[in-house]
Parts: sequence; C-alpha cells; structure tokens
Amino acid sequence: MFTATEENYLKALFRLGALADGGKGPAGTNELAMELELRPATVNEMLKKLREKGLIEHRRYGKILLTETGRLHAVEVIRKHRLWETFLHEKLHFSWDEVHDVAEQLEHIRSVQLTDRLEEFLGFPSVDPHGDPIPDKDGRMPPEVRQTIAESTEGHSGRVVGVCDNSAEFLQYLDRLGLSLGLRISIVRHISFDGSVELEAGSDRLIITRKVAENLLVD
Amino acid sequence: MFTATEENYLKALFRLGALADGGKGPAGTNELAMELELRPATVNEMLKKLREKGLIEHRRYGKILLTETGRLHAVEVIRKHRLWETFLHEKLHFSWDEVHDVAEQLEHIRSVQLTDRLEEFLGFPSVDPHGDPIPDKDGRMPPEVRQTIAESTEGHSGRVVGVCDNSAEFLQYLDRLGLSLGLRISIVRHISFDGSVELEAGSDRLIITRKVAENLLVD
DNA sequence: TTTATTTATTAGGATACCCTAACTTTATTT
DNA sequence: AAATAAAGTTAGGGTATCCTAATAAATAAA
Repeated sequence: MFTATEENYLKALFRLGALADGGKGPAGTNELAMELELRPATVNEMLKKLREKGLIEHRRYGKILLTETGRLHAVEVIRKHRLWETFLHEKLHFSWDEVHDVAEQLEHIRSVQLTDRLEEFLGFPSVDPHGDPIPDKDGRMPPEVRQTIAESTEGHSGRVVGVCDNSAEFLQYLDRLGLSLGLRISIVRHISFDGSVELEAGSDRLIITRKVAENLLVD
Repeated sequence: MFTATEENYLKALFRLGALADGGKGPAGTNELAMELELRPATVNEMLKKLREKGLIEHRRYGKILLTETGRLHAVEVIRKHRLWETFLHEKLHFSWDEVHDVAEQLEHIRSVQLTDRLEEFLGFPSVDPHGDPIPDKDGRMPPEVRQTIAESTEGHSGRVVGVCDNSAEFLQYLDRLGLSLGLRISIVRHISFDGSVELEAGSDRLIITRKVAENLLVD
C-alpha cells in the first residue's frame, strides 16, 4: 500500500502536528524537509504524490495538513514503532537508547496480523520504553497528561514518564544522572539564573540543566 | 552494507547451490532470473555489482559462483530468516504457512545485536518451523541427514523433518492430510504404477501422491 | 561443421527517491 | 509600497532497480 519512504513522511507530519485539529496546525515544506533531513525540493516532489494518494491536503505555495486517512496511517506506523520498541526492550533487553534505530526499520514491515499479535504477545502495553503512549488498533491514543520539568511548578511531584529527545546521547546521559523512566521525583526549585532545576529523587538531591529539564517529562 | 535486493540475490544463489563446493556448482543467469522472478537482463546488471563487491565470481558469458564472502552473507540472511520464522511461529502463533512472507521482510533488518539476541530469546533453536536447520553465528549449518519420502526405502521409519516446497498451498494441504512436522511415520510401500507412497502414521494408513512424496523430508 | 537453439549481454527506457541551482511567490521590513 | 528575506517550486541530474527488444556468444543438433 505505502512505501517506507511515504510512511516516514506521514510520521514526520504527525510529529510536526500537521493536523486539522489537536495539533500545531499546518506544516511547511522547509519544516518538513528539516524534520526528515532532506532537501525542500525533494519533499516538494513527494508532496505531490501524497496529495494524489489523498494522504495530505496541500495547494501550491500553501501549507500541509494530514487528511484523516493520512493521520490514521501515521498513527498506525507510530503504533508499530512503539510496539517494536517495547519488544526490543522487554524481550530482547535492548537498552532504551538502542531501541529506536532498529524500531525505525521494523515499523515498516507489512503484515496484517503481525502488529496485533505482537501487541497481544507483549500484553497490550500502554506505553513504550520512552514513556510514549502506544495507539490502539483503531488509532486511538491515550491522552498524555504530562509536562516537561522546565514547565512544571515548584513543589510538584510525579514520575518521570518520558523524554522529548530520543537521541542515544541524551538517554545515556540520563542513565549517568541516575534518571530513569518511572522514577518518582519532586521539583524542589527553579533556578532563574540559568534555568537549572533542583530535583529530589528519594533521599537524593540533584540539579539538572535547563536543556535536560526541557526534555524530561513528568506526570 | 548490503541492500535487501543484493541479499535476495545472494540467498537465491545459495538456494541454487552456486557454491565452489558442497552445492550443485555454478548457476546461470537465466536460472537465477527464474529463481528471483526477474528478467535475465536485470539480473545481468546486478551480477556486475555483486562481482565488484566480491560476492560472486563471474566472467562474461560464464557461470556464477558465490565467493566465500558471498556464501557467508547468504547464510547470515538465511539464519535471520529462519530465526524470525521460528519467532513468528512459536511466540506469535503464526501457522507454518504464514511465516514465510513476513520473515522475507524481517530478514533484511540491519542490526548487529538483533539476530543474536533473538536467537538467545528463542533458546538457540536448531531448526525453523519447516524443519530447516538454522545456521549458527559463524555461518555453520548442521549437516542435514534427511531425504525425501520419494527416495526413502520401503520399511524405513522416521520423523517428518521438513518440506522442499514452502508454499502456503502445499503446507495447508499437508495439514489437511494430517501430516505435520515431527510426526513419526513409516514407509509401507512405493507404488510403481504412479509413484504414490503408502505411509503408516501411528495406527493410520494413508497414501500420498508422488508429488507430495518428493516434497516431504524424513530423517 | 554448419545451422538452430539456448543463454547471456547490450541498448534504451521507466519509476522511485534523492540532489543542486535557479527561479517564483509569499511574508517581513523599512 | 518598495525592498529584502524567507519559503516554496521547477529544471535538470544522479543512482538503484526494474523492464523490453535487439544482438552476440555458446551450445546442441542436424
């Protein structure tokens, strides 16, 4: 039905929030090119194809929006990606910074039964190893009630439920800081001088930089 | 390192036994094209590429032979294919006729760790759901001591250990005949009239056609 | 051994996806 | 509103993989 390339475009548009509602609104060609690490000219060509397949709405010099069909396919790919990440982490003991690249390949395997059986095998998980919610068979995604540490209020306490940046570098850095998914923490104070945040995790205190705080999600 | 297409060529050459030793010897362009369901002209182009990469030996108008490097890569792909088939069958409960097409895609996933971890997760299986041996990490494949029912002697008794034809149609037909992998059977007699073979399975007797007998392997 | 058949190769084209460079339209400044 | 900047598009190429049709070499048959 769709090539791996097409699926990557849909996924990128979904990430950019190019949705009629519930997202950041229409996306631009340059923005999409940046997200996919491709040239605008290349993206422009593919837009034509996606338009003709009814996956996006787009007029010459206009903005890009996923159609409902496009959104459903994007969510399906994200579902597959997150299920595979969960499989790799829980069954094959890949660390959370190793799962992404392999899942990036596995998400494009075409099989009507595979995804659903994998989901069942994993016991219908609700989130992947990075804390991101896994859409169900019908493309429904549990609403995320989470915020970055940077935007949370002082005194707030909750669990680390996800990250914004999935790079191996960041994830390994978190491991070194002793921060892992599910950890209970409290926001002690925001330091206005440089945006650092002081946290309490159990009986430990630690300070994280603004950049880390902006990429760590708590519930 | 190698594209999925290149890997399919290597696999096909291995299947055709295009090995310096231990196989049927060199293969031809047409033969390979037939195996891959492509045109000879297409195959001819790819031969150039495989030759330059040192995966095959081939001179203009000459026969094709896998180099040692080529053979090792072919075996690695076969290893991945069979491990995935085993996963699909044992963990996700795909029937033995459903596993092939999905494994055909999964075998091309590139990850240094994935295959070995999958193998460990599956408990180091020695054969896949069709009874085909799974090569180990170093490309060693347990020697097959098996023969088709058509060539086995009357009175021989053993287990059904594999099939030559992996088509869903044949595998479903076997299910209908009540023949499954691991079943203990005895060869009662070869019927010279039409090549049919009479079998005993437990207390049951059944007759299979010559074509079935040629595609069923016993140890 | 000359002819016929089979097998392999070349030539030329198509599609998918990517690129750079040049150009056009839209948006932002002044 | 004119000038500038930013965003989007077109033109022209490149590689990988496939194709058909024509040709050349090798093999088999007469």
